[in-house]
Amino acid sequence: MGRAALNGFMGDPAEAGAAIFLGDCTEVIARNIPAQYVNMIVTSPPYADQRSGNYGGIHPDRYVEWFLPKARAFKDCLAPDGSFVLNIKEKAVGGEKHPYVYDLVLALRREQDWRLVDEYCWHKRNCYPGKWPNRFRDSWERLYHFALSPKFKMRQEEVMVPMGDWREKRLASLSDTDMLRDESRHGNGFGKRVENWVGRDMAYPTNVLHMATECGHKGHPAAFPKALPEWFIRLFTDEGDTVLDPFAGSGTTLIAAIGLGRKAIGIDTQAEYCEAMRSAVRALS
Amino acid sequence: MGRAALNGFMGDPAEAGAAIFLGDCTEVIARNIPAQYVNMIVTSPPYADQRSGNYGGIHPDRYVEWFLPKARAFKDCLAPDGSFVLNIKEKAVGGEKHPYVYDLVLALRREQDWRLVDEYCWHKRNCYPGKWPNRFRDSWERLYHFALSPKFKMRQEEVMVPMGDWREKRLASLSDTDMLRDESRHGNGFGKRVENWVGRDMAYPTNVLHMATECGHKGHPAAFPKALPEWFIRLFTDEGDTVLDPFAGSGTTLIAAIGLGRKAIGIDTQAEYCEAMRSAVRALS
DNA sequence: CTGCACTATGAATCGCTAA
DNA sequence: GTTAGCGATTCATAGTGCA
Repeated sequence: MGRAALNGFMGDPAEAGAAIFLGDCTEVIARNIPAQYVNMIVTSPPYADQRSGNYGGIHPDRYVEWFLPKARAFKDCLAPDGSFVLNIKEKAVGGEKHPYVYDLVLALRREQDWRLVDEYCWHKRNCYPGKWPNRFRDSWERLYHFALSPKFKMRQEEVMVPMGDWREKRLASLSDTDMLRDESRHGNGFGKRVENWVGRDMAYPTNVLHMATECGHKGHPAAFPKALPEWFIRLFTDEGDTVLDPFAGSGTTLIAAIGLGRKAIGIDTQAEYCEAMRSAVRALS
Repeated sequence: MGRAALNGFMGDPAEAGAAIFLGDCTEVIARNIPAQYVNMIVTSPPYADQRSGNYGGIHPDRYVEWFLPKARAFKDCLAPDGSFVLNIKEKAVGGEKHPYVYDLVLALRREQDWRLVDEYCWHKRNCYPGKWPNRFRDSWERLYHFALSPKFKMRQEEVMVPMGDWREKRLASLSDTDMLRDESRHGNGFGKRVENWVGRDMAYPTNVLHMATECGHKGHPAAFPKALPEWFIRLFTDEGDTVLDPFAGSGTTLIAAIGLGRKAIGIDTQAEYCEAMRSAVRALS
């Protein structure tokens, strides 16, 4: 392979390009994953004080100190042009949104030099029902895109979306002015040039993602929908690259990665989840 | 009135319940607005380093120190059960999203005891075009809801929306332009007035708002769509209450407030904008 | 008053070049 | 070195005018 091998990778051929480790991700990464081995990290860590039945729950006030050593390990095993996508959302405590997510992001920037490239908004079309006197249902989550350098791998063409219907009417009959670059009232060089869009039916997406949550999950309590890691994996990796989910849970990220022809590494502290992941991955082949 | 009067309020009867002040909001509030006089503050301040042609531009690194004294004044003039809605979004600097918004929110919490109740997501359906190697178009902005106490005024029924499938069916039978005209006549895409939908199934909204920015703005560089302040004014005030916009700009908030039977106070540092607001408010009566 | 065509523009960002 | 200016790139919507 010409580079350091992953300890224990491909231990089970039936696992079709997936390695699954039981344990705390900080230690597993230190022991088993060579430096700069991973092309991308996508994960949805346990949120503060949530899922206490499964993970014991991290108190919001301690979340940052709990997370930082793990992020340090992520940095060690991530390739220089790799990306780290973090799905997280704060919860309400005492009628307020707790600021631990903000504290975490600022700490990652200032203490570990992660570059905060963008904050994607995942709009959950079918969010959890409920009613409270002081707030509405929380219908969106954050997906932070961190990188280690200004130039990271990004394949924008892989996630293009159909253009709006406006173009059909508009481009069917191009007016004279549409054929010219319109520089009017923009000193900044921006001018519409509708002509550019002839023959084009796809547009680049925005940083707002509309996806429904998957209901009826058995086993793991709070997985994101498979389409979510899929989208970022296509955007930030090539085929054959390696994707890591250090809080793999039910294994959604691994399934998505393998389905897209990437290699996958999953880590979880719970033996049941590791077992479930193994079964799910095996079922793919 | 049984409470302190606003200095200079109603100076011009033609202004129909609106007071417009020229100056820095910190000073205007101290001089002209009694303590706890205002029921709600909705505003979209100049973003860091933007609009240098109009407002001089505040450097991102200095934004927090620029904003905090103003927020202190807001606190002084806001009623104990009032709300403060802040529309803001960070910008990209050197390939990263600058963290000044996070710094500001944390400072408001920790230095001034503002309660961060929720962060609404405004999804801008028609965001600015553009293509860059490292990011997609930014299609959402933040709307922070701050309060001074756990029990604030909130009228959730006023912003209920018709439930999905019925609304789509009805609008599908109208032509596209019909629908557009219908929506714009009623001012927003949310709900129009609840009375119009009696007998229909209504649902509470979520904290994600889908609204297009208004095109064809002249004069002021960055007004949010009128439907945005309208929505929050209906949610957090009653008729006859007083709404303050300390960075009033083109006066969108005032127009929205007056149209909903609220009193309005606008402050801006630019004489032109104050004049434009006066004209716009006069045109309402 | 409706339907259709056409126009204008909105809180943008990166990278290069010149000073 | 550092900064300021300008070109290039890009969609979706509201508004206006006209038949």
